[in-house]
Amino acid sequence: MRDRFAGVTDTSRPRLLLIDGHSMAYRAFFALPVDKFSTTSGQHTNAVHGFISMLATLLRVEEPTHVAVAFDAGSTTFRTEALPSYKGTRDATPEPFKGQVPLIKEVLEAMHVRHLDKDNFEADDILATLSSQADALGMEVLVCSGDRDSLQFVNENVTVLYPVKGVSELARMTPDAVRTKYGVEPHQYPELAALVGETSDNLPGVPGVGPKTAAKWINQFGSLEQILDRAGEIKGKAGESLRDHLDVVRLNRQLNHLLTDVELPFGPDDLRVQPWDREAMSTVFDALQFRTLRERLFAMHPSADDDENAAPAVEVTVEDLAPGLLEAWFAEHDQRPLGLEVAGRPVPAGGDAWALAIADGPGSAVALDLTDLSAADDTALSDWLSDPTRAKVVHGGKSVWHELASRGYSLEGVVFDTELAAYLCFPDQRSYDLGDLAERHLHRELTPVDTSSDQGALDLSVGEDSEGGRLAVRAAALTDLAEVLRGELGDRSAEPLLTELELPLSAVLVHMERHGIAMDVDYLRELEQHFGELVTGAAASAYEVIGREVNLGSPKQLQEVLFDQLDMPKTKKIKTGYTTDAAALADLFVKTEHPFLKFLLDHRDSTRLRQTVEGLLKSVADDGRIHTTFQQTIAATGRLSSTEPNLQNIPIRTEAGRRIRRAFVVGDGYETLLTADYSQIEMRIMAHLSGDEGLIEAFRTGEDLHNYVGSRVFQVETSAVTPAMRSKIKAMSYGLAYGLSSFGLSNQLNIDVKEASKLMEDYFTRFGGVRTYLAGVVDEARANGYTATIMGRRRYLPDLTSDNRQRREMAERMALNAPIQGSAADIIKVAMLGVEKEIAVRGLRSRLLLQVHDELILEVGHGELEELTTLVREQMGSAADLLVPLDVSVGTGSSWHDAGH
DNA sequence: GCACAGGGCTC
DNA sequence: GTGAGCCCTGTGCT
Repeated sequence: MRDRFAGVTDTSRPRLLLIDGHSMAYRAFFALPVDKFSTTSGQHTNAVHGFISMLATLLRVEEPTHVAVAFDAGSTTFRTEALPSYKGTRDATPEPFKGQVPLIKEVLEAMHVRHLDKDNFEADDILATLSSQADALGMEVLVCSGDRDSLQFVNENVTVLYPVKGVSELARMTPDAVRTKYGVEPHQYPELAALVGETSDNLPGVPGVGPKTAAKWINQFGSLEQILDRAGEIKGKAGESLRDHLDVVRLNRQLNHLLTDVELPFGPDDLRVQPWDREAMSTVFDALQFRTLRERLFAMHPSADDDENAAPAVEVTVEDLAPGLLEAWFAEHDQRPLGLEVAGRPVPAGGDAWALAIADGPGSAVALDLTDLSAADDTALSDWLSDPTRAKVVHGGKSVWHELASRGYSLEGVVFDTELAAYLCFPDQRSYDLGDLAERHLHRELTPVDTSSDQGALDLSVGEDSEGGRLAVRAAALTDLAEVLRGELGDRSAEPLLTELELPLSAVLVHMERHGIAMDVDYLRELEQHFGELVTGAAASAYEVIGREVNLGSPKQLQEVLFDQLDMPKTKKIKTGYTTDAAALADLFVKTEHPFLKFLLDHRDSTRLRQTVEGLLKSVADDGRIHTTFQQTIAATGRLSSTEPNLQNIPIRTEAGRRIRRAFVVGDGYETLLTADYSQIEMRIMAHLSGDEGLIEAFRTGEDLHNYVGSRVFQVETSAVTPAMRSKIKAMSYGLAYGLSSFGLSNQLNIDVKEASKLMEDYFTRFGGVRTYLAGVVDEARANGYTATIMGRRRYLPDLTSDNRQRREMAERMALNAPIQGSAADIIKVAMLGVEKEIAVRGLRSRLLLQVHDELILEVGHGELEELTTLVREQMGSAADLLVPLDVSVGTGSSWHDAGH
């Protein structure tokens, strides 16, 4: 397949690649499965993916010096004016294809590839014009098009790349290839097509005349004109048919003639291949959720090698320090913040570090092998690291801390964290790799420049593979990157969020991760055994019912059992068939009462619980505790997340699940566990942000929120609010903060849409401020381009103005939710800082262990319970000044389960 | 070995 | 056709 691209290339001549955007995108659309390529928001991307992937291959294999993509402008052209039915069969553009062309254009713009269209003309005319101009300039031209009309301008300088299968396999249509395939010269192709017709353009030809006959006539008579003039000489049925369709042929020929004199804003010279705007590309690819493709493209062009705009190769001077001279180096460079980068394993309470680099910008850097450090240097390093007055810039300070801790170093004086700063500026990214940031914001590659033999400036082999050089280049980028990001933060008024919130919080998180939470391992093993038995039992019963053994964990096999073998009614459709999720199975059970479903659900539950227990057991460290990692830069709303293991999704809803919480226990040397959580913090924020008097009043009365709201909505006494009413109101209240529709509400509550609409209407009648607020949030976000939390944390939502309904509505729901979820995240972060600080001020041993979004879990030192309880209540309760009180409930116990409430 | 889909748990 | 996460298994691909 690659061979098809591997034509002979003349490296001295400029080579222009022209692409018919519409036809290739359309091909791509049909070549790739539409259901396999779409974003989580529902935008289809198969055509975009296929097109860009093809473009990438062409750029790599053909190495054009110039490139452009032409699109059809509108639905009318001079051709449709001449023949309204022209391309008439194409009007039914498939829905999932619509909207993908603008996305392709976005990517092209980011890649600095010119794209053009012109009213009244087709892409082919633009290509023909550019091609003939380029040919005249002596350029070699490659035209990539799925429209056979383009074959007419093939010559020894112009080759058409015609898709034979999908968009990855292209046939190289040289003059010889055209002759072989069609039996006519390239310039005669439109004459042949005029006779044969072109179904894709809805142009009928002469009935009974195919390509073979047409080619025979053209060769016999020399030209179409001659054929038409001498049509009378042609014998047989074909001749007769021709004579009946002379007008058709003339019109076809008129339509399939491509113009070579379209006026265009650019000439071939203006189409030089440009360096990419990697930042913009990343943004678009992030939005399209193209991970692999992005990597593939970026890997293709490891460096911007074009002369202008090229990333300047920054050489980092790595000083070859003799042992014992580190102190002196610090004395010379320690006046400004220094970049610090460490090589190691950033595992909480089990990390490692083997090398490190410190840099005063690119001018001077040192790289140190931590496994082989002189005593003097070790002291100098340790003093510098632990001195809060000596400023450091790091990338992901929490990891650095864990790494350094493994060698007994502490880290103080971090004044800037480039990862946290990038997160605050661009919270929707999934990762903030230092190399990517340097590339985007400094236009700098973080690969060590190999100056090899000459005095080996970078050849400082610390560890294998010149780790020292790599680290030094990264450390050297930190201070420069910090400057750029400081500016970005300033643009967003986000500096205080970094220095007063996230940066100090990262230190708190370090402590929490390092402490971990104690586990009752013996009890966990019992649970594992217990759940294991339940799994086996449920599986055996399920097999017995259906008379065979299947893998109950395989949705595919389950579908066979349910819908083929047992012939149950079909559930909601999913990509791979019909769903077998719990809601659907419960629904099926109501309908069929088939015992298999019961056992299957039991099996699911028990398997899940066993899995959770197994995962926890594997995560227990040598100290008998689990040290999760809190991700501080993942959730776009500002929340934390927890990984390895995730301790923020430990079961609580079912009794069986709650038993797992008993395994989280107070550690030796501590009195008890304490949990403190905000009650209804999101609704309180809703009340605050909306200023709705009714909702504010609800929180001030101290009445149960959902009962109170229910009594207003249903217009009954609070004592008359039934549990059913209360749960409807609860679902509704929380749904509102997520952008819930009446359809969604009806689904959730199993009521019809009409009733759901009525419920929403009644709700808004009583709490009109909420409706006004929610509508205002979206409007404001659309106008500003972002939402903001009470502390000014922004989330940018460009899709609010998208033409695509799915994307736009998704962005609207995000706009509704982000200020609420994000403000709650801000508040608990402030509370964590307050708790940590107050504990330190009072010299308590108690310590924070976990955060679960609106809940803190602490380990209480002996005799500190009372003081700590007060302290935690105070700090959490005063973390924000809202129009409603922040209510905190506290519980204690020797396990997480017992401390819960 | 990897990426994706389906499923399910939390707030 | 309600937001934000993490992680397991099965499956199909390379």
